Amino acid sequence: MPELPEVETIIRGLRQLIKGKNIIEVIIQEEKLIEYPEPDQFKQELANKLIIDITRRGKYILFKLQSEKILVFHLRMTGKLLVKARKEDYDKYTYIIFKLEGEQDLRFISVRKFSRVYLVDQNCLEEAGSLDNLGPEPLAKNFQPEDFQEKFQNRTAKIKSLLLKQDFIAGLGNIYADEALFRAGISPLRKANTLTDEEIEKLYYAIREILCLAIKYCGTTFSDYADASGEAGNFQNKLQVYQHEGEECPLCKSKIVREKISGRSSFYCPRCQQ
DNA sequence: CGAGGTACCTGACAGC
DNA sequence: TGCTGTCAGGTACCTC
Repeated sequence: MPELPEVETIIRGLRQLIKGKNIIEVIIQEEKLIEYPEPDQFKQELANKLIIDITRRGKYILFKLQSEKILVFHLRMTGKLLVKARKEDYDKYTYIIFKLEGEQDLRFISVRKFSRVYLVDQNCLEEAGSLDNLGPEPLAKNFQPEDFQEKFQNRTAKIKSLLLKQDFIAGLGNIYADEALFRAGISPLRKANTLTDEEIEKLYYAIREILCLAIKYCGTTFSDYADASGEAGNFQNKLQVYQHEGEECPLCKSKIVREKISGRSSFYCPRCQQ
């Protein structure tokens, strides 16, 4: 479900709510969500560990602990991390509960059970899915237009498909890839190596702008997404093309088109995006 | 490398 | 009501 702006909103909330707290105990309702290590070891190694800080890399959420280990979450499609009072009832999709010092717990929720959690050594990130294999962080200061331009060499894939590849650029998903391409005026069907340097630079800024704006509005909620306190996002009202099939393009009033590109619904204006 | 398919899961919604 | 099909913010893995 969540892309970079949603994940960023979640970690900001988590930092406010539980940074500096101790994990007392882990209660596992569904072992499937623990990718590494074995559930027993996962539980043992987390008992009595202090949460030093909570950060993000791409769509991964990283808990730095007072130990050599990092607790890593990936929410995939329907995952949530909610901080709730211990006395509040669990919903039926609460699969792992991290009991914290005080009256609150961290709950790992995932309707479709696609979400994953890993407890890995700081120097051994390859145990955490593709975390070790992510492309550049689009909002990083040291990520420059030239770095982006270089990555387009010899890439013949459609630009939309490439933007979704996390080892190409980290953090974009289906919504913000479409919105960034619209802002840049580039068709999602264009082959990457046909973009001019000027177009790539335009796309670079479109990506940074759309992500910053979406973070400012605390992300996009269609149905599931919620931040660490359970609040929905506000960016769904600001989307210009995503989920706007058949509606007027905000720039030229042409009808917005929907088309499958590498298996994902893509929305674009056939007139503004060439 | 790129494209297309399948798989993982569950729920919402449209259409009959 | 209830069945069937399609869709969903993601990613891994497979084959051609």
